[in-house]
Amino acid sequence: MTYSYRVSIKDIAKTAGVSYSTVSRALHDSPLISQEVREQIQKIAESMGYSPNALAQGLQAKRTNSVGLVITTISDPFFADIVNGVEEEAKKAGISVFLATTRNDPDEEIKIIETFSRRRVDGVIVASSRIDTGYANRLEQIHIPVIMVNTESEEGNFIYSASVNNFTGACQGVNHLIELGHRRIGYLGVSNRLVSNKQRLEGYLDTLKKNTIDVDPAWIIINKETSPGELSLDFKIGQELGSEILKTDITAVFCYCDTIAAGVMETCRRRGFSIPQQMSVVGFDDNFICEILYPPLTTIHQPEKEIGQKAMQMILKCLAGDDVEDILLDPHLVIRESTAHPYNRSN
Amino acid sequence: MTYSYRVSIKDIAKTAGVSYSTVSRALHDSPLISQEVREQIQKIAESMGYSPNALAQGLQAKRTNSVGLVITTISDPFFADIVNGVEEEAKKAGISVFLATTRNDPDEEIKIIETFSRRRVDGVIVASSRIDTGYANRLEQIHIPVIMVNTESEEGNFIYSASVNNFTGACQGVNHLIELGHRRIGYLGVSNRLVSNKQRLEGYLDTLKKNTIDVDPAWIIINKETSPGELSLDFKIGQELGSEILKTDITAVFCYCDTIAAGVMETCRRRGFSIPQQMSVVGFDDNFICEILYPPLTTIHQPEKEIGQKAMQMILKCLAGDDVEDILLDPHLVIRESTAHPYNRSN
DNA sequence: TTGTAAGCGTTATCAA
DNA sequence: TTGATAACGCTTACAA
Repeated sequence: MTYSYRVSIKDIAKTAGVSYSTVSRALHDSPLISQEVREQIQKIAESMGYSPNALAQGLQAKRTNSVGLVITTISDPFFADIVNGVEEEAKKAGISVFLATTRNDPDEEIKIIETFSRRRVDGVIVASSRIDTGYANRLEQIHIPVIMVNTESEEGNFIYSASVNNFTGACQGVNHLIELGHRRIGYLGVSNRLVSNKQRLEGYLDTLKKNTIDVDPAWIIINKETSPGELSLDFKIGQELGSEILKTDITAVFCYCDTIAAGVMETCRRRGFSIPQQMSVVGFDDNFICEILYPPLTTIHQPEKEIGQKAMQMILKCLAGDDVEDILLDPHLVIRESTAHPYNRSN
Repeated sequence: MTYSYRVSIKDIAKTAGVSYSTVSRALHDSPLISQEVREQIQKIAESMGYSPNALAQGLQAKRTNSVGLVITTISDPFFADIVNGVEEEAKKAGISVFLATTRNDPDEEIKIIETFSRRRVDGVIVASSRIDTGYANRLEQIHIPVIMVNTESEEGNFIYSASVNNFTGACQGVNHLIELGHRRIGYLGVSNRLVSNKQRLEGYLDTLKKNTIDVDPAWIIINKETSPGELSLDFKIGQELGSEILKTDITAVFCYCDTIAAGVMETCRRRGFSIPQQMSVVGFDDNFICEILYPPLTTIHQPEKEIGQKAMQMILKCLAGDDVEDILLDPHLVIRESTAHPYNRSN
């Protein structure tokens, strides 16, 4: 049968010859209604192609069963995994997710959160947030759970956070290189992920120090600042940093992330440097590209999908009124083939 | 200042000592209101932290300024680019996007679209849809624009479609190999993307035929069927198909997508087959992994982001009441270093 | 220029 | 067991 634009509960009531509160009850399997009438109405609703209006429901229930998810860019596999985890958990709980990207621009981030707020999402998950304390306070006024995943803001106690321990991750990576016998180890970082870069750099420095290795400042190379909102490609950054690092005397390099490492490897190859024989390379993230690269990349595994899931679960808990605690997950080393003893020709 | 849960237009009206329609008008810069009062009210709204309720607005306007985006999985860079394009255009137009993934399961797909329908999204974009005509009719009843991007359903005229020409893409890839001098060329396909795989296979077959090359059935390998909803990793599929193809006498292979190609290359490397010297490899998509691979992958470029943008623009046009036409974009060949003359040792 | 009131589609609280 | 009715927060005729 054909039906008019959008069938409402009133339309059903008219057809069924009952009041619309009766219809509402029937549709909700309310016990205050006769079996017979209920089935009747449900059948009619079905045949009329009724689809409840979630806006109206949300308006009245003050609950939308939706969350907002804010990421920097979808192109980075790192975020893709977070989205995956969030979406999976959301689906289980019958929650829809709004996705928006900031391109690493704090102003964009704020705008997006405002939009989510207007839409009355039940919670917000922000990955790699760069917003400052000033705005954080404003966030708090919204009175919905906000989970910061791997926050990139230096300031403030945020509402809740779920992160990976960047420091220990870097320690593991550098330790691995030291255990292999390397002494001259470089660090390749990025300037536009302030906090995580800093934490990884600290892990690097700390590990070298503990092993009584004096760091040559030339070993540490951070790409130059880009204007806010501009998101240069990590692969390209890696290529550029790679050619810088080849000017030094290092035998191994710890990279901020896998994609940077990929760029470094590409440059090494072009320059005739073989990996791992002449240069050991360690990444961070454990994206799917690690296995595609040649040689497969030794890296620090971040449980990104898990973090996404956990973040979503935290929101659910908040909504249920349960207590939630911040999460700091530990990454772990995954050894592949891009690392070896220094100048080891047998590999 | 602290304020109660959520400030409504009524609260502002009370504070301002006017009726709430006046507030509404002031907030919308209505001309039927005095400059003075307007500024007054806007100031008050601001200070009270007013954030309009998009649910209420949507309910009354019958327009939510939101769209639903359905993809198979976020982990495939192919979809990531589509999401990118959609999101970019949506943002420009002040539209929020709901994202949901199907994991290639048609039942999931239907559920998701039902959910979007309840939320009264203004439009839906579905990538790689597998739903059949039966459901397509139901979709039509919803009376909102639905754009199918690279549909994977064999049946039916859908509402609107935006696709890439898989056939000509494959022709270009295979032609390139033939021009390089290859005669024994393989095809590596997938079973769970029925339509696009079929179209690419047809392009492959057609091109060989036009060049009077008799195809040995052993050259064509499609991975075995997986259960619906199960999404095996293309890289792994590529690795497996790769070892099959090495049993044949081909000198070049055209792969369904870049990730498959990456798997093939990995297998070749393990088996001591050098690329492109002993085996030329062509991919499809032109993901960012093409440049990361060694050697960089020759492939067919799909304008995925553009398709996402176009799909979103089509929805906007529909909503504006303008005519829209289906789109079939042409892919193009991108030559990198994974292809060469057969057994060419000088490269 | 402003206020009143109806309506968007639900759910929930009353009475009946 | 059912039916009015109010309320959710907003926009917009229609009156004043």
